[in-house]
Amino acid sequence: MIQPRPRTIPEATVARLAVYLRVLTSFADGGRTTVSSGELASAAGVNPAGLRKDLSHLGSCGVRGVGYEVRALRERIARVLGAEQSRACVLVGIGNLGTALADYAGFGSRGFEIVGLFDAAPDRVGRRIGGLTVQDITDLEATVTATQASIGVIATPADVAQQVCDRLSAAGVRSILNFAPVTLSAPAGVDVRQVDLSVELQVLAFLGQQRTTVGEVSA
Amino acid sequence: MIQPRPRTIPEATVARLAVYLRVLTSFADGGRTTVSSGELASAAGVNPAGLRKDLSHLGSCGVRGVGYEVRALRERIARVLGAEQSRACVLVGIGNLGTALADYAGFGSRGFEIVGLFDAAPDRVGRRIGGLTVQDITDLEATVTATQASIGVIATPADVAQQVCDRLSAAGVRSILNFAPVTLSAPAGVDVRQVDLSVELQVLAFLGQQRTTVGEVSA
DNA sequence: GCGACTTTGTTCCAGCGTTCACAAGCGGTT
DNA sequence: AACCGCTTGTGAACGCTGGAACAAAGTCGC
Repeated sequence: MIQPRPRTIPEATVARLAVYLRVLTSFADGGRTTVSSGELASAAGVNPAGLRKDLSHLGSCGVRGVGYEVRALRERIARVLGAEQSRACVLVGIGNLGTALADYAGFGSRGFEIVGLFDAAPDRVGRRIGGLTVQDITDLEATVTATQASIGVIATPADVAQQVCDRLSAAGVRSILNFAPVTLSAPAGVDVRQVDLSVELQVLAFLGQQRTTVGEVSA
Repeated sequence: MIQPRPRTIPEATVARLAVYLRVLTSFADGGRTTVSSGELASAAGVNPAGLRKDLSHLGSCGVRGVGYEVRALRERIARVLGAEQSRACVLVGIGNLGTALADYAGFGSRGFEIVGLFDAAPDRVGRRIGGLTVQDITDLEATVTATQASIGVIATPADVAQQVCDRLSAAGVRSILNFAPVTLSAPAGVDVRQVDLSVELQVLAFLGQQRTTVGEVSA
């Protein structure tokens, strides 16, 4: 078996590819048929040379002197990212954040299908959100098994996130996206990705503060 | 004027410092008084040597042979990150995500005070969330000016995010955290930080897919 | 009081990511 | 058909980040 798309793609590149995919979709909707690396880089907020290097990881796709064909490039990125095949996701914790995620239309168009919503609070169970009914957390394992869900999203309070992580891992989920402000530990073979809103805000504030301080010193 | 904490702290270190701050607070609440770099690193999910290097950026604070004093270290990190002084933030777009952010208790304890909630939908204006009343978006500039808000958070739909970004920038906001799935352009002097939920999910899915594929090839 | 152990702080090194700069290639034009 | 301008793709240098090993320093035990 040959391996036409070999080696590994750097993680930083993967993150940018997802951004390019979004921008390309927007260009396609706008009727554009071709786009140059400079335009695309500008729209994505990155360096043109870096963008070309990112795209080089998935083989030559552009035409010299012209640029990239919008639809073809979009499809190729989607294929590499695996966005063409649907992935089953379960979402645990249907508070405000969980509801926002469940309602987020961007998932479906990118190959993610939410197949289960779970919460422990009785008054949330039974609610319908985005076409799905919130189930009790006790049904978690059964649904994961039945749907072969490979991705779990945790949007619970911090104090139960580890417990949910353990149950998802045991049920066969291989990838977990965690929004709770705790560092999770998962068994080997399970990827955990952390998104901490207050960390983002603190980094932003620090950069602003640093800029201000430097400005004062130099003034 | 001397500058006892000179140079610059790498951005990656700043992000981890925010995590350490959270872990230290949790340790302090648990009654711990001292902690070693190994324990702290384990709780934060990082390498012990890296943690020590991070902490070295803010000057010696530990005691050799013993470890770090929890409360003192927490305060020092908080001071470096600027979490001791309160920062005024405005939040635009009070949908599910915006509501989640407004309700998020973690902000207040980290030095962020939300001073304004804004939305364009009439049925959302007037609602009370987390002690604040949602205002009409037309009041944005007046509130930013009156409160000297330096941070803006955008949780609006994608199609109005750039417009909100422009208004925030013009009103004097220096740092913007954007949750809308678009790449914003802001004038020089304004920092924009992007958090894209679907990008995170796509990176996670790709890593899982790559792992699976590699496993199949090697099998 | 002294030695040994523990833990920090620092230095070195390797790998990765990013940027710049240039050769290669394609389309349009004459 | 040949030339020219434009854009891609790639090679190399630079800076940064992450990890490991080592020296300094402080505490505990005797």
